[in-house]
Order: sequence, then C-alpha cells, then structure tokens
Amino acid sequence: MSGRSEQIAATICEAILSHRLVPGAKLGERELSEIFRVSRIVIRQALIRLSEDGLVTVERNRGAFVAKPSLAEAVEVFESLTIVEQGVIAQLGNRPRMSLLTELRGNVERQKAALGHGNEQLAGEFGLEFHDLLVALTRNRVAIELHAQLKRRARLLEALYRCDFDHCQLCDEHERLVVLIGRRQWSRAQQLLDEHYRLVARGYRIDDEALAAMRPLHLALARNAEPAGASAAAKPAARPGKRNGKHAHP
Amino acid sequence: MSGRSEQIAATICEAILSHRLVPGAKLGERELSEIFRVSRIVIRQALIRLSEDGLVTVERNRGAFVAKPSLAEAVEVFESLTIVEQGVIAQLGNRPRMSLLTELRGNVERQKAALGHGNEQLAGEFGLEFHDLLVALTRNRVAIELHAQLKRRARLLEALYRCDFDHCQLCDEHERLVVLIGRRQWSRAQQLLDEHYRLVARGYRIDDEALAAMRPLHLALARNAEPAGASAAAKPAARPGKRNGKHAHP
DNA sequence: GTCGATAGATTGGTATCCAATCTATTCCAT
DNA sequence: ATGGAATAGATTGGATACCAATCTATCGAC
Repeated sequence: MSGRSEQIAATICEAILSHRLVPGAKLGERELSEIFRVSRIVIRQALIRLSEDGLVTVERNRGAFVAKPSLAEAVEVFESLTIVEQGVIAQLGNRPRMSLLTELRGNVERQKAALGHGNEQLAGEFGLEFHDLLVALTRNRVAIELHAQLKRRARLLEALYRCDFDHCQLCDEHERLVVLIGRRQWSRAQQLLDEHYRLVARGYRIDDEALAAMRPLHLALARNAEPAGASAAAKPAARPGKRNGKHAHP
Repeated sequence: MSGRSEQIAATICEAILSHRLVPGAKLGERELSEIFRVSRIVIRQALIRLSEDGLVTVERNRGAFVAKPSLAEAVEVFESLTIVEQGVIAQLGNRPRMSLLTELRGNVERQKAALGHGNEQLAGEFGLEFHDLLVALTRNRVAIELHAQLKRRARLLEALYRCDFDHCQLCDEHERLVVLIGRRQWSRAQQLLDEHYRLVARGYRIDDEALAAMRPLHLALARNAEPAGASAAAKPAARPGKRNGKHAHP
C-alpha cells in the first residue's frame, strides 16, 4: 500500500537476503524498471532506501550493486552484533524480566529437537531466532530494529563467505547462555556471548564459487516481480522480446 | 561532489540537529525545491534518506515532517545508547586498548576546565564527545556509525524536551567511568553508565514552547541561521493569519 | 600488442504533465 | 446558527520525455 518504492525495496531486500542476488551483482535502473514495470525514478528511490540500510552500494555515475563487504567489515558487523547483545544482557541486570526467559528456553528446546532429527537447516533457523528473542527481551523497538539491521547485513555475508557451522556446539552455547542469564551472572554471560560470536565468525570461509552463481536479475526477482497493475498477470514469464542477447556475465 | 540529494539531506539534517527545524515542522517538497533550487524529485530523495535515518517521518499523501518522537520512543533511544555503550565496555574486556584511555582522560580534563570557567555550554559539548570517544575505542566503524545514528536521534529529542542537566555530576560520572575502565571493573562501569544515562534522561522535561518557536523553512535553512532558542522570540508569529501548530502526531 | 580516440550506454538531474488524495472552504438543510 | 455534504484548491506519488556528464568498450593507429 505505502509507496511503491518501499515495497520494491522490500522485494529486492528479500531477494538479497535469500541469496538470489549475490554480492557484487549490478542493479541497473533500466533493467529493474522494466522488471517491476515502474519508472526509473521509483527504482532509484528504492535503491536509495537499500543503500541507507547498507545492503546496496551506489557508486556515482556507475550504478548500484549489491553490497560486497570486505572481510574486515564482516568482522565489524559480527563485533557490532556482539556489542548490542552484550549490552542487552547488561540491561537485563537492571530490569529483570526473568519471566520472559521461558521463550529463550523454548527456543533452545526447539533447537535441540531439530538437531535430534538431524535437521541442521532448521536448527540454524532457530539459532538465528534465539538472538532475536534475546534482544526482544528488552521490549525496546529501537534496539530491536538496530539489531535487525545488523542481522540483515550478517545474512548478506552468508552469501559471500561459505559458512560451516558446528550447530551442536552453537546450540550448546545457547543453552549455557540461558543458564547464566537465569543465574544473573551477567559478566560470564557476556563473555560466553563473545566467544559464541567468535565461533560463528570462524565458520566463515571465503567462497569464490558464490560469485559464479550470479544469475540475471529477471530470474532472481521473478517470483516477486508482480506487474504494476492491480492484478494483471499471474505469471511474469519470459518477457517478450524487448532487447535480449546482452546478458554476458563479465 | 556526490549526489545532490545527499548533500541536501545533510543540510536538512544539520538544520534539524541544530534545532533550527523543530519536530513536527512540515517539509514541503515544493517549498524545499524552491529553497535549494532543485527539482522536487531530488528533494524527495533527500527526504527518503532522512526518513531511513529516523529524523523525518513521511506520511503517505500528506508529506514529510521532522520526526516528533513520543516520550516512550525517547526513552528507547537513550536505552539503546546505553545498550551500545555497555556492549562497548564489555568488548574492552576482551581487547584491552588501554593506551587509548588517554583520549578519554584528556576529554574529561577539558570538561573540568570548561566547568571551571563556568562555560556549561562547552562542557556539554565535551560531554557528548566523551561518548563518541568511548565507542571509538573499538575501532569498529559499523558500531561507530550505529552509535552516531542513535546520537542524532537523541539530539533531535533535545529540541522537543527541554533539558536541564547537572553538568557537574555528569562530568564527575565520566571521570569515575574512566577510573573503573582503567581498573578493568567492567561490570561496575556498565552499571555506572546505566545510571549515567538515567540521569541524563531525567534532565528532560516536556517543552511546549519549543514547538512555538517554529519558523518558516527558508529562514531555518538560511546560511547564517541561528538555533531556534536564541532569536526566535524576536519574531514569534511570522506567519500571517494561517493556521498555527495544528500538527497532531499520534 | 599497446595506447589513444571515438561511439554507445548508463546515470544524475530537469521540466512537464496527470491521477489520487488530503485540506479547507462554502453552501445547504435542519 | 450549527452540522454535514459538496466542492475547489493544494500537495503528493508517479510517468514520460529530454539533456548533460560520465563511464565502458570497441576500434583504429602506431
């Protein structure tokens, strides 16, 4: 409903976070405007939104690209996640919301159950959710949005650096973290959290093949690229011959 | 240099942070486009940038306004600042950069000197800088930018809620904070920081007169404009006969 | 083969136009 | 006179066309 550029930005964001658009991919204004059937200006506004969020970098007179953070910046993102969540733990000391720990315990149980069934994919999802729940304990929307932004940037990194996690150990640390929080041992909890994120960061390796997996924009955005009309076509399908044959990957 | 909309956004941001544009003020596209001598689209792009930063809110088909955070949101902003800085302190425990404490000590000395000369204004400036330096200790640009964004929102609040600080006590707490960090008493330091920000938050009172200080855009954005508090009383009612202050903002 | 020039393509920005929506006034009925 | 509907104006959201500046890539000369 609200602004067309807003929902286009959300669509592109979703495509980036699900790795259908890989870091470094060019986001051409003309191409996107044809895909979404809007004018270039709306596309540019969407790209501005994404660039403010850190998911897209705009180079003057060259265009917009999916952000491709350096390894140094990747470390900084994880460190920032650590900082925020350590701060959240410190806040728990002042305003004990121990009743809310139930949610954390429930999440850990779901992680363990998923691991018991050998579903590491699902366990990973729950593992991400754990950190959301931790920040949600503050009931502070500003902090929650801050954390969500950092997490978006972290998910972007997953596309760039192959991750190889020891889900067992990660889940175990989550459980120990809940115990420490329950015992109000904030300092120990912060220390464990730091080690936890360092373990996560160690799971990342440079992945050259990810960049080879680049696919054309109209494929990456096909699912969500609905025509401008209220309900014009159910299928974007193959676009009828505008101009084709210039999609060589550089 | 880089994008026209970018520098216009920076100019408007600066005007907001120095309280020449008060919360709730309308940012009309046509009016701004005439002031900056650019097309409306560039203005809209600048407004989008500012809205992503949280300094302006855009309401569909109604326009853009300088953000007017509720008291609840103000509390959340300060709590988030606390969270980030507490996390920074926790990080200092892992990577001791004690040599950089010199900068913090120097800042405290400048605060005390300013207070000694009775210059509370200058002491307040140094007080803000103290928290920047604290976060800068991490050498983490992502965290620094995160903190800077929160501080911009905090400075916006100063225009909405009149602040009445006990600069002596604030400076004293800064000094004690440096001592605690030097002694590696991270937990105590975090606790003191929390109390510190609660003291700051208590200094804020609802200020109705600030909204009355609204002035036309072209005056607020003039090159050599002064902050709202000083010379606003000279011409309180600049608008002839139009409606005044009817900007209810849920 | 390397270096430079030229021609295309893309971006940044302007001007104009139109539809949808919100605001405020006016006018009418009670 | 007052409340409500109708209307006219203003503002936003967006489209289209157009132009200048810049980047890219091909082509040609040495």
